[in-house]
Amino acid sequence: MTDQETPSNELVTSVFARDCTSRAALEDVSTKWSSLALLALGEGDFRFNALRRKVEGVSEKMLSQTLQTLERDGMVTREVHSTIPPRVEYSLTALGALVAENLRTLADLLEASADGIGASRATYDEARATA
Amino acid sequence: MTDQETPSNELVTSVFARDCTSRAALEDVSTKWSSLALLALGEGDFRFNALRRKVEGVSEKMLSQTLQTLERDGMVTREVHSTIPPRVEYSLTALGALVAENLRTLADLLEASADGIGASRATYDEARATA
DNA sequence: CGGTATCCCTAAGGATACTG
DNA sequence: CAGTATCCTTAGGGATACCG
Repeated sequence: MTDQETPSNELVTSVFARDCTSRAALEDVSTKWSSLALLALGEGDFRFNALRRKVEGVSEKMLSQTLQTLERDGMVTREVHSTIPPRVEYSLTALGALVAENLRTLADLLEASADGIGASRATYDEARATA
Repeated sequence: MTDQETPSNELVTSVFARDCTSRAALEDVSTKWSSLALLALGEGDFRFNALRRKVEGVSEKMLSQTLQTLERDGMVTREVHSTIPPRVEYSLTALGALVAENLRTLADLLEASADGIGASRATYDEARATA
């Protein structure tokens, strides 16, 4: 193997690069359900079904899958209490908290801009309809 | 001041709500390609094919589709110069710039955490393989 | 309760070809 | 150059059923 392609320069870690860890992580984080899961956990710890109720519309399957991915990336911690009935708590790691904080800012911005976005969409759609 | 925070029912614009504009906008923004497109445009204006080269791996179809969605949401401006050959410049609106700034912070965080994330994944995968 | 496993269908998305 | 149109394959994701 030639080590020509990957120099010890780790700074080449650009999200624009196809096989980059950060790009993969960005995709994991910016999935339909993962962003909402992180946002929810940013407000506190949650048990599985509580989280499911919080994130409206998510199926068991997708929530489970999403949480596994986030746990794998080291953003979410899964804590199992072997009681009856079972109790599983999900919380954010330090990294997860930072990401969640960022997403919160983004969500706030979008919530505040909701009216403007709606207006923009209406204008755009009307311009296309009036062909 | 005297008034409390968000007493109005209008402010129930939560991203967690199923049919919320902000949730839809969050999904539009956090798509695989849209985040990268916004990130790229955060570095300056781009023509279609230049943008396509910048965002590695995106197809013509997806880039076109992504840009249309972002334009519709009022985050991207499309400027057509009717010359030969055609010249189309894409740039960010004020809102788009704010979103892009936020995504930049997130991307920086993930790029800086890439090693840790990789390590976390390795640990997670090994724990599952070692049954 | 907190999942996993399965089925199944839709929509995301890549490749290619063609147009202004 | 800057797309749109078409085709076709994959994977996202919902519903249901069942296990620890």
